[in-house]
Amino acid sequence: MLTTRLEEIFTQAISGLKLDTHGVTFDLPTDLSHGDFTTNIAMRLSKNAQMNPFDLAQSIVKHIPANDLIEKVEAIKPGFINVFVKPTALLSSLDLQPSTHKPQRVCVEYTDPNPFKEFHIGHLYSNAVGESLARLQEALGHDVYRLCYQGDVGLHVACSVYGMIEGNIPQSSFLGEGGSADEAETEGVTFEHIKSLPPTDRVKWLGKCYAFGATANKENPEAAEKIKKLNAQLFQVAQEMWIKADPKFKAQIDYKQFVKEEVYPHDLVSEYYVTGRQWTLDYFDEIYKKLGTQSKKPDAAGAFDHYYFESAVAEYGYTTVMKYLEKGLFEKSDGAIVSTKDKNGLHTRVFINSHGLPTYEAKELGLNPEKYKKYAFDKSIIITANEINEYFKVLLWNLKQIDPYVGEHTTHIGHGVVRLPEGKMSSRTGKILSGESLIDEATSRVVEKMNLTSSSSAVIPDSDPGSSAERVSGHVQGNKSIIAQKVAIAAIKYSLLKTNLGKDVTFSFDESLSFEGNSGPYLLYTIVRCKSILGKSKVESLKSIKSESSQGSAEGGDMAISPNVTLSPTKGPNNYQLSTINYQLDDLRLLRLLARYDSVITQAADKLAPHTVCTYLYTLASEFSSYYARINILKTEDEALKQFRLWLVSKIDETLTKGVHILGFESVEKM
RNA sequence: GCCUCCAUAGCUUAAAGGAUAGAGUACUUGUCUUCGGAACAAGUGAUGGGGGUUCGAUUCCCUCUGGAGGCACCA
Repeated sequence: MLTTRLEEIFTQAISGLKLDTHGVTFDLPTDLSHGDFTTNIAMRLSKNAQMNPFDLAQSIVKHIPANDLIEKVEAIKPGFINVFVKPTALLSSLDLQPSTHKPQRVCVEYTDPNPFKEFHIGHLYSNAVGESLARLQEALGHDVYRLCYQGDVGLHVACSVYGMIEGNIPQSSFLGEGGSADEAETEGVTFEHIKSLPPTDRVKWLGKCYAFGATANKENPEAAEKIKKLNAQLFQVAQEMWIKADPKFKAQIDYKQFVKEEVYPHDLVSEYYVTGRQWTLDYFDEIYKKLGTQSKKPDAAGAFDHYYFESAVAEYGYTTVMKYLEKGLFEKSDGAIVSTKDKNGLHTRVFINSHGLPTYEAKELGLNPEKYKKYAFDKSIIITANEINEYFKVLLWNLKQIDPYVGEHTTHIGHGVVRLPEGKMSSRTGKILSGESLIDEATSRVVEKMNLTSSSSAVIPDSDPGSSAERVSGHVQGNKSIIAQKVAIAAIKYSLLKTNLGKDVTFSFDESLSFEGNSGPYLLYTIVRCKSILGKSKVESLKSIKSESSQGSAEGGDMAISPNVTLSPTKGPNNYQLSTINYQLDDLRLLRLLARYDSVITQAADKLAPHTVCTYLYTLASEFSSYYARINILKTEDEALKQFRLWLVSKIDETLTKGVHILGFESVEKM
């Protein structure tokens, strides 16, 4: 990478001045007139060197050894050193791999929707963030495992199952006006009837059941008592489910002891639980497909490499807490087992509740060592909403005591909470926006937009008039909706990813589904435009265009950069050398921006900041659009320059496509 | 009451302690519409108040104001 080599050169210069060479770093100036790279090292060293920063910067510049990388170095006002890289070096760097890292095993846990509840935009956010972080790690060459952790036991599930049994939910309340108006209008519907409904509707019904149960739990003490008992029963039911599914599963806890009374018949509870659980899991899979969540591993369990369930990891967490209770890490308090007070000012948290059941905290203590057992990770990243940041501090503190390696190598990232303009979402009150309805709404808006523009342009190829027209247009219609969905996903994901993580997001359709300016569709549009230009220029010969030096380095392992970089050195009649091409500042500007890709990706991955990728891609697309408006590429008269420009277009296309993939969505050919 | 996070243009936001605080949107005005207008160009407009550290502060510290979240048996 360019920065690595620059660091070597500067380290040499600074050690020539007998100064500390630590911490020589380069930034990418926003303004290209400040160079390709800039460093503030002179200002940082000026105090120790007892020199004024500007003088020091000048001395460093004088001591820079001869090299074939740098075109120009400037010491500027307060003490910046700006580096302009030779165009030939920029060109060569485009073909280098971004990774200088040792490959690591990285676990990324994200999305984490709870069975029995709807998949809302908060989950969508977590999914977008997690997927892009996973792909960033993959871009660096790491071995990434996508994990999903789902709460299939606990009070929220008890509320849902209670609602399934007692709710008597009328069909109209969860299908709305769209539902078929049959006899089951106000009566409530039977479980058998629900089974016959499409998956989406079943999940809507489950959502209502949860709301019913949660309300009862809060407002009706009698119901709350029942739900509590049902909860204990459900732990037992879930355990039986695991034993049945996996003969090797070893039960750690005897849940029967907690079941004081079976409020509902065991078989009934079991059927409702197992069926409802599977419904939501199937439903989530459909959404992952739309979102493009997909593991790279051939032996993945599904969209994710592995799905962890609370009902399973609870067992390990429970035994861990019991073990460390004896060692004094936890203490008993009011019948519950808690993390001891006043540890580094952390909150007291309950790990085993007073009924003897493990809470989320204990389950998490089981989960993380399990991840390590399976994946032996170098790094484990967990993505959740930031409302549980405090809780994670307590959890990670305790995890470090119990399993120092796992604790130290686990990072929690809290992203912002997604709010609706009316306030916080709540699945209890039904005031939520489901991920699926958002995708559908976005898709229909894209279709609307496509219909507006397609009349005047060549978006949809003209179909042959005649008898087959209807069938052809039906086919186009099908294509169109696939494209529309891709564009919609791009709009949604980009709007969620383009800002810093951690801030709350107030969700507004109009702003998040914008197709103009700094948006996902703008990037896709730019890619489409590139492809269109390339398509018109007979791109075949371009594919072989490469710089001579990168070929040389691939074959000979020699990193030296030839001053005479050749474009398209071997094939075809086009044999151009960069040094002989009469390129202009506009062209060079694009080349310089393209050369930043590797630095941007590396930084984004290191800082776990996908939004920096958005910023870069938008700048690149925007610069290209501006260039496009100024220069007619295909009408370039100088043939060599024209080929160079087409090569630039293909690189823009390639870079944007790679970048968009890292953000978690796909480019399209036409839109 | 205690703890954590946040405050930048009308709105949404960017900026490892660095250069003239960078964008999008909205508004005003243009370009052009025969390489795809989901475009391009120009203009208006911002660091909540007060202290401090520093050669230099949107960034770090203190304080005030305003907002969000958390403070044990939900996650």
